[in-house]
Amino acid sequence: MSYKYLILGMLSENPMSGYDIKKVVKQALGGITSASYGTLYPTLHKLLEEGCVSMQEIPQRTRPSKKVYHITDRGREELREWLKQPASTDQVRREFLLKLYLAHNLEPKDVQIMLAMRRAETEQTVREVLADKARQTGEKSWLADYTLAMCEAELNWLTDFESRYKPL
Amino acid sequence: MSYKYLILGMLSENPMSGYDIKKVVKQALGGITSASYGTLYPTLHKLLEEGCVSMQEIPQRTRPSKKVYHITDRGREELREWLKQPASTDQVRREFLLKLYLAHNLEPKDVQIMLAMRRAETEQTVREVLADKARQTGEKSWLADYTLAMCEAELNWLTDFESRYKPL
DNA sequence: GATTGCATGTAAGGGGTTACATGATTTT
DNA sequence: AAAATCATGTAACCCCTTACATGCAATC
Repeated sequence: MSYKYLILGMLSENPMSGYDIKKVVKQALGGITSASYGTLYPTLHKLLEEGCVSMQEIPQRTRPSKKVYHITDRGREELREWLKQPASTDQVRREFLLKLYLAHNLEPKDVQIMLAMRRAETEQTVREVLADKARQTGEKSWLADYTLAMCEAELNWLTDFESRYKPL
Repeated sequence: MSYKYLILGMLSENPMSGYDIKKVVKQALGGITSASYGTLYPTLHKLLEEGCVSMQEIPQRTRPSKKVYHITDRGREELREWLKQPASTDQVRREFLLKLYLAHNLEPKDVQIMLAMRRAETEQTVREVLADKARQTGEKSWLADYTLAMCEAELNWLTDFESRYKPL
């Protein structure tokens, strides 16, 4: 995904510390990506060297200094260039589908369990996303809508699959 | 994804060489996973050590010996145990969604291009999957159906998104 | 004559996570 | 009294891809 641009993207909205970036990413983009400190901090250091961000250290009595990063003109330019490039193809790993593909090694009972669990998980996701959406009151719900569309499509597919599988 | 089980899974259907596994995976599971030689061969060696597979070397005049791997009882047992465990959560990275989220850094024109490209790619996928499905004459089309369901859901979502975006 | 297919493998590197280290403050 | 929040960072590791090395045969 190139975390470089994820970080620049976050900083294009607001100056933030590494700690902040993680929170914001989780809250706003939790469904599509994540950012761990092990990647975040080293990448910020690299961006500083490259001149894509500037840093302002704010001392605090009780805690480590807060380092607030600002995107620079250079960083904005690089971000824009990247955004214009065609997006790389989706990388999707659904272990569930692999297991279903190999289901002939299991007893029918276990396959039923697998399908039921998948359904329950997907329904759970729908509930969570709906709750999130309600909390955000309107604006920028398109990401939530995307997830919901995928979940609904999968639930329909599951129904279809089950009706074909049961008779076997 | 743990390639160990992908390989065991493939061998649970037929004895195969590493070379064969790659082909079969690409053909049957191309949409959900892949297997590169750099992972395949070392993993096969490890599985052999662990006693999960056995190997039969078949000399050939013109080429390197073909090494045909068979799954053992031990391997079958481990595969079954793994299959019974709950599938790990989907890992999905859609760079497209991240770029769309950061689209406020682009001119509207470039956003339109992004959306149009995504639509074209998704439609292309639909065409390819339909062609594949036609070739396979019936059986085991559920995986293709899954992909198609996701693509259709996305195309609908795209239409929705575009109609909301255009007025802005 | 160049590309594709068959068939094995290794080495280097990329990209990331997890767990750890530190430590006060606020909430439960 | 325990856990979560704030806040930085490093080190070890995992998993995987890419590119390379080898080399003949068949196809275009």
